[in-house]
Amino acid sequence: MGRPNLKKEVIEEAAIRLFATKGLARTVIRDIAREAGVTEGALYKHYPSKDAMAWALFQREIDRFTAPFAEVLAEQIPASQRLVKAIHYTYDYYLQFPTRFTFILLTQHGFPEEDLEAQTNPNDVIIRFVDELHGEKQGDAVLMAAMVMGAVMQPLVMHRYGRIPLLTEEVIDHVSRVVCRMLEVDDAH
Amino acid sequence: MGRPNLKKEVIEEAAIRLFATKGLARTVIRDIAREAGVTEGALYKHYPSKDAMAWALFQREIDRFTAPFAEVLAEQIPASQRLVKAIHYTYDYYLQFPTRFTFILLTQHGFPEEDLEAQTNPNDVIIRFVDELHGEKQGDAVLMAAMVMGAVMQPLVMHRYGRIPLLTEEVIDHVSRVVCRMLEVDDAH
DNA sequence: TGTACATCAGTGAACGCGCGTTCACTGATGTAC
DNA sequence: TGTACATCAGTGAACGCGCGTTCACTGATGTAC
Repeated sequence: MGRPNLKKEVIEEAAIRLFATKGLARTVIRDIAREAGVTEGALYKHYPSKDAMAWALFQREIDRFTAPFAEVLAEQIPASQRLVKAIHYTYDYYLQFPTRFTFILLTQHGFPEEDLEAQTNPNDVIIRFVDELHGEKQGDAVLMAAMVMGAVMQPLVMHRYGRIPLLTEEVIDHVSRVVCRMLEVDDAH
Repeated sequence: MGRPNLKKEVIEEAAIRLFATKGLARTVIRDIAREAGVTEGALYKHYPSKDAMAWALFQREIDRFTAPFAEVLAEQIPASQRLVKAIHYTYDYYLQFPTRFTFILLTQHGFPEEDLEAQTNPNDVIIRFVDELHGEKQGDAVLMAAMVMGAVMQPLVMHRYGRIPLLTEEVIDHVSRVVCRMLEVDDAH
């Protein structure tokens, strides 16, 4: 083997897959190495430790999701359309990259002390949107943002557990309508 | 020491406190023993393993919360009042037993394979309520229940992270009003 | 009531293995001339 | 272009410690008579 990082991507994908399936704590280096078809030492050519790798991957994956999400919510179209579009984007992302998304969902409470940049934190993106929408005082915007976040994400958690078998277009529209109602926004139908 | 289980409760409280603070995986037996003021062996007089203890405590704590919650949602008063009352009960429970509640919130995704009884699963309780409320077809009830669940719980998660500093009566009323709007129920004001 | 015995919650120390991490090494690729 | 050397991703095996668990024991309490 020479200079090109042939295996880095393979290791990262194996790690994300296992973290999403078994959780961070129950995934061991040996699992990742076996799944990626490398030896355990290979991992340490790219990251100084298991936790550092998990944290780096988490930041990367949450950024990958959040950047386009923030763009949608900043478009020059009516707020109701932005909202519906952002929810569609979220569910489409989940359906297209279920492992990546599940990794984010499962890992988000795994780093007790660390903190994300405000730009890449979907919470803050939603807070800014709600704030612009209602011009409410800060406390209420944070509260509403949390409620919207929960209402949009919880169905995906339930889908992971098999409680919601299908995520059809109809389901996504239903979620969009309910969220519009929460925020007292005329939905775009 | 003789027959009475002098330390069992102390151990359980220490375990819940640590699980709620550091999470299940990052809490080790030695921590629990030190916090409870016993030796490590003492734990195994009451539970066969760490995981068995965590699972038993989780079941007990979720049942303690859910039993009264289910009762409120089954009272012989209008649905809107039941809903508002259940949300108040939830937030009051969190404020009164923050450690127990946080333990439930943090631990709920820690048992990948195991499953709760339907009676003690707050999800199912809410599904039944939504079903009675709208008489919707099953799929929609599960979806709406998930959204309500998320909308109610996420603010508590954000409170834990310090994003929502205060949970005043005003905040709880706000949450109640938004949830009533989600479910298209006239709120009781 | 007092005595002898059984019980068992909790002790204290050890065990062993699963885990994250380390390290001397290899050999394919990139670079200088 | 060919040759000599440097680089460094990946190997393979070992290490050591942190962890969950075990176990012979102690001694306070409960029970039988």
